[in-house]
Amino acid sequence: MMTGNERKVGLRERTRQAVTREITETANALFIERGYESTTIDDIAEAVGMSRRSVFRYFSTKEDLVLGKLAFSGQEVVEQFRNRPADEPVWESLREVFRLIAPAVDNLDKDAVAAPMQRVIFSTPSLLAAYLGMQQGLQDAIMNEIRDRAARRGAPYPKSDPFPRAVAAAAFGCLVAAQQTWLEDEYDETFAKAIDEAMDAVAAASGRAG
Amino acid sequence: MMTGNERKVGLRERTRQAVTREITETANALFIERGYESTTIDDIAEAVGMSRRSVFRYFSTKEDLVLGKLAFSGQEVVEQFRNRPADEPVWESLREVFRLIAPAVDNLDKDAVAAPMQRVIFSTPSLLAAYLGMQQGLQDAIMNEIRDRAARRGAPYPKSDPFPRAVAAAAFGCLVAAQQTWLEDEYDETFAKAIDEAMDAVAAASGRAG
DNA sequence: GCAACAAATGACACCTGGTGTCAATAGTGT
DNA sequence: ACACTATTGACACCAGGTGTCATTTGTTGC
Repeated sequence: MMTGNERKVGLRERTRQAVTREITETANALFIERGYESTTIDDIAEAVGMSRRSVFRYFSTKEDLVLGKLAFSGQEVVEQFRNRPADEPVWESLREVFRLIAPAVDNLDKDAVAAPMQRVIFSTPSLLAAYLGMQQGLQDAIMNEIRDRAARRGAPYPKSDPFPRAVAAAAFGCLVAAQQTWLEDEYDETFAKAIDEAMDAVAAASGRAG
Repeated sequence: MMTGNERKVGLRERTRQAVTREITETANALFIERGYESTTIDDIAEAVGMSRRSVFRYFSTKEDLVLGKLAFSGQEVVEQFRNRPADEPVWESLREVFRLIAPAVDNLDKDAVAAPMQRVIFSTPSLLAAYLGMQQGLQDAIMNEIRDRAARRGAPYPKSDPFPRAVAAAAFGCLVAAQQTWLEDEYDETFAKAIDEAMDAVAAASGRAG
């Protein structure tokens, strides 16, 4: 309420954010220009005019410089999923959640940084691995949500039922596949469309199975 | 034909293989005992009685000590897939291929090393990430096979069609999910069963979608 | 069996990502 | 203005890898 309170965001925090931004921007520019692996932290530190140690104070790992500021956050996805009606089929819930984050991706194709950075990720094995590792963590969170939701409806999955894990894994597989497709030069639809196509593809392909 | 020819596998190669085995065994024992990250290459080198440099001559990265000798090889999976009839639905082909590699996994639960090593992989973030990265490479190979197969049948996918990638991603997602399920203490079915359950789960979940 | 060649090894120096420590400095609340 | 605390640079250190070189040890032709 107190309007005088807003000035509490002191100089300290503001400079911190400013520096954080400057580092990511400088780093991303270098990554795009010379590649991730051939850009050292020293290069970045020098380019931004600070010590190596200080760069590590803002970003605890080199990967964070890339993966820390992705278009959508994991928390967001989990929360959106939790807000879905409990009686909605899981596959549809996931589709809707992915659709909600899609605009964040679509709105960055004009951005000269984010799309190229995605390319950097997918073309750098160690980064791709780290990215997939993150996804796996998210998947796990979603799996737990799927379990919770079923339990809340009074029909919990047995501990040894692979259903929640498998569905989450397949859906996130679609997400990544859609992302890669969307990045191809030939593809000129929206990211949301790519997700739909990917998830429909899986439905169609697995459909004949009993 | 010439029986005298077999001795061509000289001492050199034999010792090389012997040393390779000894290193992996020693390393894996240490990984299982003290964890992957808290075991250094120096520890391994010392335990096996050689220099750090020489360990790196047998395994170019620490990860290779774990991921180099997985139960099934990528090549194998791709070839098995290629041998499937071209008119078989892709999802079924993948299921069959996975079933073929399943026994290799099932036969190792008696092995005191391989199953614990899988646990090490799934509980060490950096290793899991590397593993997923490998999977992604395999997925890409399979995607190409899917494309080839369709092209051979005279109905190639457009370059921008996410179908092959999405289906491959979902199937491998099931594979990993099955693997994780199979590793749980509560699960006491075969790995093949876990794969079936996972793939059926996805079919069921995505079924309602248009 | 011996000389000539190639592979394997250890020792050493070096690069890169990442962490702990410490003294100096600069922002903050009173 | 003053005590308090966060931020910084400098430095030392660890672990994963790589390049190099001299030495040893299998291999091969004679």
